[in-house]
Amino acid sequence: MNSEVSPRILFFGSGAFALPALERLHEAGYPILAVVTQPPKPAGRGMQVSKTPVHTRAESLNLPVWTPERCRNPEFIEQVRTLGPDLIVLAAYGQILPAALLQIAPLGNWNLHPSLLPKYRGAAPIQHALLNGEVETGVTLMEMTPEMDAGDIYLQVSEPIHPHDDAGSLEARLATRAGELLLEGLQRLRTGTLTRTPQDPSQATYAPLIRKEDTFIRWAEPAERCHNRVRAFSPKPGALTRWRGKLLKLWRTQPLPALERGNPALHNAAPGTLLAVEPDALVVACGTGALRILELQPENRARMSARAFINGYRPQVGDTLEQV
RNA sequence: CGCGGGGUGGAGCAGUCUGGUAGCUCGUCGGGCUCAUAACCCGAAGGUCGUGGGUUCAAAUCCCACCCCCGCAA
Repeated sequence: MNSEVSPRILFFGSGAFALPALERLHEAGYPILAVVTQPPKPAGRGMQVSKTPVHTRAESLNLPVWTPERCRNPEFIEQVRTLGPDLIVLAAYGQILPAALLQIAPLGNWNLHPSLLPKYRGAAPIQHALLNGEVETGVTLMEMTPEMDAGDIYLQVSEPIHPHDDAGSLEARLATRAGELLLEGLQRLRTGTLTRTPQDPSQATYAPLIRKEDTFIRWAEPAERCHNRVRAFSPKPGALTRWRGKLLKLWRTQPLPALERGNPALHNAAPGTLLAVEPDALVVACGTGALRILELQPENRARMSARAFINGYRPQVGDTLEQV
């Protein structure tokens, strides 16, 4: 079997976004020499050591798993060189591959990136696309270069962002698309119909790592923006606000375009003011419009419906939600 | 041994500090009111107060152990 026909692949991935790509590769019978993923680290409550989603899946597929602390470690690079893969495929790995690694595989170094490059280069493209209220995003198959997400594009597929989407639902669809795109790329490689197009650097935008403060709801912003912040950070890590001194995570909301409340005294309420307590929702004033909260989570508590929160915590109209 | 919060009828919570008949909002069931209702009124059912042990005349409440859940932080 010629390596041009069925390239021997070294797969890099850590997050859930990479799972369909790995699975499709495996199903299609491409030889996966090894799976490189972030090492298990003490994490979470009690500092339990936990493996990445890719790590766990790779083991269940009986694939060799490598977990270098740093992929730019010379010993690791030598290990890859000895392995001699034809092609490197990477998705949501979590480390930048150094130039020395990118010189090993003769067929190239592919990256699956969840955006329509050159837009949203960087670590958190899905979150930033949602935060900005985009109605469309996509997945790009591209060649890696030492510069982050700047290499030539092989294939690209767009995916609509629905009004009810959050980061979880959108990532799931994009991950599926990524798996399909990877197989198409490999198919084109085999048939010699894979072409590459340089990115237009002037069109590049960036989606940097999410900082803690990015998750703080700013009530003075328009309702749409507040809503986008909630869905960008759902199902993790959650958009934060504060109520009666305690942190509150908002999980599911709806933007209301205009203040259409029954209580005239509250028409000019300051942003963050609780305008109404409905049977199944809380309505909070934003800079413009209002936000209906449908699902939330008090500090130290499990997430719950607004109805359960209202019954147990007894929020009152006129209460204020403050910025963290 | 990372820090912290919590487990109370079906749901969400109060009560625990200062032991002494188990409470709130909602849901469920029955009845009433109404043209009607997810609204309103009346009534009812439903709880080993996470598990085990200890202290006490008496433990949801104090002490010890264990199980489970959650938040922060990584």
